Amino acid sequence: MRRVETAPLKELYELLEGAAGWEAWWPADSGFERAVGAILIQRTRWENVGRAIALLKENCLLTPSALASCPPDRLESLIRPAGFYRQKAAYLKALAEYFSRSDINSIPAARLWKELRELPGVGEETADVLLLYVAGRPRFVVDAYARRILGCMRITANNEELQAMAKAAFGDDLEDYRDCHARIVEHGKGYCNKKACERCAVKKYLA
DNA sequence: CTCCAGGAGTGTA
DNA sequence: TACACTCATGGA
Repeated sequence: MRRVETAPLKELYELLEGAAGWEAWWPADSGFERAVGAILIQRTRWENVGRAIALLKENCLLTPSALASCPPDRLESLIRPAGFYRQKAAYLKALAEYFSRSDINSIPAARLWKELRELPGVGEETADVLLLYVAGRPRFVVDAYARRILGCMRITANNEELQAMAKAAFGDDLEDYRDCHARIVEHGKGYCNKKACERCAVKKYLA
């Protein structure tokens, strides 16, 4: 018989026992580099994203202004190893322009999320990631892994409700939010992939 | 050879 | 709301 939970996300977070911590999980030299990574990582392995980012870095393009003024075809060739290079190049241009004209640190979280969502290539998950890892706002990242593991926990909640649950679990502790997402992703890759769910950490939660 | 990775956008029923 | 399809590279 399991006890009544006031903060199930907190319990999940602790069940997932963090390995390295979010900074090792997502190394970067700057916030904008993370923003670029958030776009490039879509449907792509991190190893391939790393090459693209290294090329951008070698060409001094990891600033909003530099990237915004980079010729599209040149940008496409540089990020090619990350796949989907045509659309991602367009996404990065839009992202760079937005970062050039906006001070993301002075925009309220709700409005910032909305503005990011209006950018091409920024869906709900990427908007969550940008808020949490680039703008430094408390935000629970709702990705496919999170949906799956929450489903295993019998938690059905929309994005907005999950934000409230995360607030109850983590308060305003950025590190916890960031680590939590990192843990969910790593756990999802290792155990919650299609047929290996017998080893899922959620079994402990349900027990 | 096949499969798919730290998605998003569009179109269809 | 629920899928199907496309975008594209690279590693297992």
